[in-house]
Amino acid sequence: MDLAEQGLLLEQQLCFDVYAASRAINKAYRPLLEALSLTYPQYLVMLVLWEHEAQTVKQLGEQLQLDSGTLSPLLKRLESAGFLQRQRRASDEREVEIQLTEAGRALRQQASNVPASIFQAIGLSAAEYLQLKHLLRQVMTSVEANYPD
Amino acid sequence: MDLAEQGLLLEQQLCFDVYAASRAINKAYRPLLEALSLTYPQYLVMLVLWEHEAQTVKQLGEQLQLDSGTLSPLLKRLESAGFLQRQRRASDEREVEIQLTEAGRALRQQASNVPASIFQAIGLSAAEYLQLKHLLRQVMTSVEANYPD
DNA sequence: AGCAATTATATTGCACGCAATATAATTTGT
DNA sequence: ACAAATTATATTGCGTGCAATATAATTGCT
Repeated sequence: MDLAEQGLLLEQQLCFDVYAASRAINKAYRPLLEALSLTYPQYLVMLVLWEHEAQTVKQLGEQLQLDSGTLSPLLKRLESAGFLQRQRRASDEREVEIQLTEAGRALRQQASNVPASIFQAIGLSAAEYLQLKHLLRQVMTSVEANYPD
Repeated sequence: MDLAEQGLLLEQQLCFDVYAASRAINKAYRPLLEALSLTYPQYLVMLVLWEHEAQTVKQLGEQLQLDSGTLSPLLKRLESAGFLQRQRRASDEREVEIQLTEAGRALRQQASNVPASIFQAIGLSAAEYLQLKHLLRQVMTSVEANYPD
């Protein structure tokens, strides 16, 4: 087996591990979030909104690295679930401002135990947790430099 | 802000980073794999098949952690692209054996430069690469222990 | 042998992701 | 002021992922 062929084995490892870990984590969130009637991407949107209530679609997209093709239908689902409202901004009719409803705000309390459950399931020490986070950020920075948006 | 609320900020970090890194890596693969007419999950299937030609759907699913709901349509697409063939096994008609075609085998040469390109884009040293891989495997092991299939 | 589990795959339905396109509002350049 | 470029969002189309269900083949039990 030559070097190129080895690469076709070796490389499967890191990229596949990131891909598989992402799906494994999603699987851990699923039963916890099901109780809140949220999917994981919906939960991420709620996290951002709990932190800072009024956001445009664009601002949400920048923080989550998602475009309107993903966010528009997702936000419509959260709206019809009663967790938020969408309205065009008077100052700039192109922008859509997302506002939490009372039900959306109330959900935050029900979600308060989720982070600890997940941290426990992930089973890393605080140091490993930070190290992993740091390495992943390095990967993202580098990949985005090589393949900009 | 109490502890529970802090969790709703802090936790966004690692899980979101895994999620975002997975999508960033996918974005890096996209232009490289487009030249081979493959998506990233399809490329993963081809990697497994290049390594060991004859596999059942179940065996592929075990290695990639994907079920037939994902694999069946994906394999059909790879078949209609001419890269593999699917046939029921005579010895057990429940099983479907996947066989590479000549075109599927030939694709391996065209893919031989992909791993190096991706490794370069990821921009980690060999040591960091292995460390990240190790941490991700720990996460998967732990998550799967807490949320078994 | 015969019937009840079990197993392997396929199908359906739903929610992402994301490229490509469309549309409407605003900004820019002259 | 006004046409061209830019910006923000929405829509369409396609390929995953995955739960739930269906179907057909095999195995196990008695």
